[in-house]
Amino acid sequence: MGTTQFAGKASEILDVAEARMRAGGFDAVSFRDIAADVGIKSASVHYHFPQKVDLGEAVIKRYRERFAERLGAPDDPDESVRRRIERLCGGYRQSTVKEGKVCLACVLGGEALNLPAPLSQSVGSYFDWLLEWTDRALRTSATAAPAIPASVVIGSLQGSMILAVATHDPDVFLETERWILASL
Amino acid sequence: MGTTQFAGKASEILDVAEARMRAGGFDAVSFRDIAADVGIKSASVHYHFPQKVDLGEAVIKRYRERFAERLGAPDDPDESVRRRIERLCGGYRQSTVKEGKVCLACVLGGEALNLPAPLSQSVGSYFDWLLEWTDRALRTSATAAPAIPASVVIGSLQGSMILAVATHDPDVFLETERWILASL
DNA sequence: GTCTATAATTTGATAGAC
DNA sequence: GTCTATCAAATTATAGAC
Repeated sequence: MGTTQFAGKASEILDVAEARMRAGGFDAVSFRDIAADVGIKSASVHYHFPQKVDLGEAVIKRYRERFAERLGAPDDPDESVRRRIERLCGGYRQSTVKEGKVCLACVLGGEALNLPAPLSQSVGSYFDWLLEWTDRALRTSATAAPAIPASVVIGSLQGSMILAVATHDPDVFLETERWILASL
Repeated sequence: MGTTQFAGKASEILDVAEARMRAGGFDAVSFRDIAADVGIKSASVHYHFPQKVDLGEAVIKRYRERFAERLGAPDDPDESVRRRIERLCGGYRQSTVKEGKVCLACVLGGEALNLPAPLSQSVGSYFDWLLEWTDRALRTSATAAPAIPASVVIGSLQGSMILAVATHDPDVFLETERWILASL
């Protein structure tokens, strides 16, 4: 099973922190708001995550683990490229269409230059990993070059999420998703 | 010439406000920081832009006007589709490669759900306009369907900017740009 | 237009009781 | 683990002198 590093209240804290971060970025979450959402006091949030950077790192780490679990192996020879990319798109589709929010990496990536150094680095290495996964997922063999570069697949998904959420038009994302799958 | 609504100190204020917003979003700019950059006091910034929302709206409005001026007409029959899209890409390339920052709409779009209502609406209508421009720019005739949807072109450019800045790797953007131009 | 001074609020964070 | 109480700093914003 997935790495369950946090349970109980700590897990609830991460839930509401992630939700607020996805809506407005790192600066948009405050210890008091989180505490109110969870039903405790801000000092109790500090007990679980002493510094705000600790909270941010935990949110990113859990997000990455969950996404990695969802994506699975990028190089199973018994699976089609299409099937892999459908799984990738599915995660973003849920974010955008069902939850009406962009993904975590999207927001944090946009403000990466202004994040505390450890968070900025976590976001960067997450993207490195995601691009690597996608590059492998797009290949039918270890040598064949992908029909579309990984940067275009991930970039268009991320960018379309922003467009869809900001314009309140999920179709902008769905059109991109259809187009990616049709181009494989 | 372009609508020059602000000059002198007001213009300088918009310059530093825009630069800080692009690095960290709307919450990342403070009246004191802006004042320090410009060389005045925070109360003087309030003289030019009474509320922070006023400042935000002015930044977005000027950004949109400048970008519109750069893009020009999307339907000049004497111009090739490629030429138009090269102009579009050029703006983002300068942001990403030369300035090392994502574009303004990119950051504000990501945190749109948490912005003051007028700003959220400005960002949304900017994207509507940009998608419309791109859709027209991609067509050789009024009836012909574009080879790539506008949402994919804008989405992949925006998303690649985030990836490139967050991973400190401009090539991620440049690869997307090359691919877009090759797919026209 | 710019300044000093200051109000009102929010924020991250800590000390110490229970 | 959670609480009360509190602090220091930062933030938006205003009043009024120059």
